Amino acid sequence: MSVGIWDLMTDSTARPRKSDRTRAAILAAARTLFATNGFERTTVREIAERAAIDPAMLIRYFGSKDELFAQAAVFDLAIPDLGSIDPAVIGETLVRHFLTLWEGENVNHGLPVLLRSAASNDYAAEKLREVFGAQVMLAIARVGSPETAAERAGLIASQLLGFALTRYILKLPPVVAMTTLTIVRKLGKAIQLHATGT
Amino acid sequence: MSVGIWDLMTDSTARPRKSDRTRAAILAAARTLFATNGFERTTVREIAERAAIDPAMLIRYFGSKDELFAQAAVFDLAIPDLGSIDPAVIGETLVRHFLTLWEGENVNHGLPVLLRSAASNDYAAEKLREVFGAQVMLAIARVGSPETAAERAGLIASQLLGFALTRYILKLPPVVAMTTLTIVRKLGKAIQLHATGT
DNA sequence: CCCTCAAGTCAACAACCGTTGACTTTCACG
DNA sequence: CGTGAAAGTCAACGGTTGTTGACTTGAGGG
Repeated sequence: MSVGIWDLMTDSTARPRKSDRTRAAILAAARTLFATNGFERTTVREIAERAAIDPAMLIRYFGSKDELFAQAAVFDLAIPDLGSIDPAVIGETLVRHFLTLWEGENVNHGLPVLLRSAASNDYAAEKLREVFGAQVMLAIARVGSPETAAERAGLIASQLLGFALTRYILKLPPVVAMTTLTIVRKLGKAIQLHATGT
Repeated sequence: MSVGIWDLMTDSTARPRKSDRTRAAILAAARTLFATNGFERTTVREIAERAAIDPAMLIRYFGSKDELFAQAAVFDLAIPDLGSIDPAVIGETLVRHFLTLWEGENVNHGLPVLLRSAASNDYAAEKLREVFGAQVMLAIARVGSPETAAERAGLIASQLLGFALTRYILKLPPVVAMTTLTIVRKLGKAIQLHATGT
């Protein structure tokens, strides 16, 4: 694969290449399909068809299916600073934040992509481990005893990911039917319990 | 596919066919691999090799990979009757029960098989929906208000499956490190919260 | 003993996978 | 205009998948 002059200019002063639109289309198609069907069931040809390009272009732009997945799965949890809010509303705050992540206008978020494939794709599982191990851990370490932070972060992750699993992937009817208000209240209470410990 | 005379005799009076051992070996190998790698990443040839038989035999015995998966994924949650125990220990009772399901001597349980593939396999997802919709729902309906039973069952499922996801599939370090005693206490409290509602 | 049917073996099929290399088109710039 | 690089097209590759059909082996009952 040859490297052109424009490939080296990634700063904002670079002229927007025409291929950027194609690249973005591929990424959007990949995110949607990966999040819907998972890594193994999604084929390169399927992504290419949805992006209205040739499968060969996809490889040229991203090198391989694995690298495309890696780029489609990058995201930021952007957890709010739990140290600067009322400790009594930590649970509800976290739940509200994750709800906007899953149901906000940015549908093609990397989190659904990762969760859908994490059960059968080692890279996705490790990436999820990184994200939650680092970000949730750090956020939760700012409240309560530091030596129980890891355990509390783990419990919170289990509840948050379990809710996402049952609502967005398994689609358990009673979980799907829950309103935002109910979720914030009920789930918030459980998260609060895990966050404050004992 | 021809159906022999012995295929029609499934009652206990039937003479044990010699093929039963082969059939059991295939099922055991399939359960292990399906639970480890999921449906899509597990190949028929891989299962056959582990069971020390020919791939063609696997098809002859089970018809297809899908039917084999269906038979490898059957199981019973066997949830204890929550109506006949102290309502204050419902959470810990449920957690203890599920822990033995996941970590008991019966490693090749159908539940791990289903959970591993549920994110990318429609059949597995629907089966999990059936099991939890029916069994957890029924068990939880015996305590508290019947009209909130569905929602409470959904919340409990989200926490239990989320814990299984983070401990056995994602292997989040702090969740993996938790001792049985800790799990029963911390997770039990959360389940108890979901079960009793308010 | 021999005959029959189940049990097991082997090679191959057709379809699909990710990926590659050679080719053509497009287009900005001297 | 023409020239060179980027963008896009096309056909095919080697490998793997689930599945099939024809064949051989083995054992039990008449």
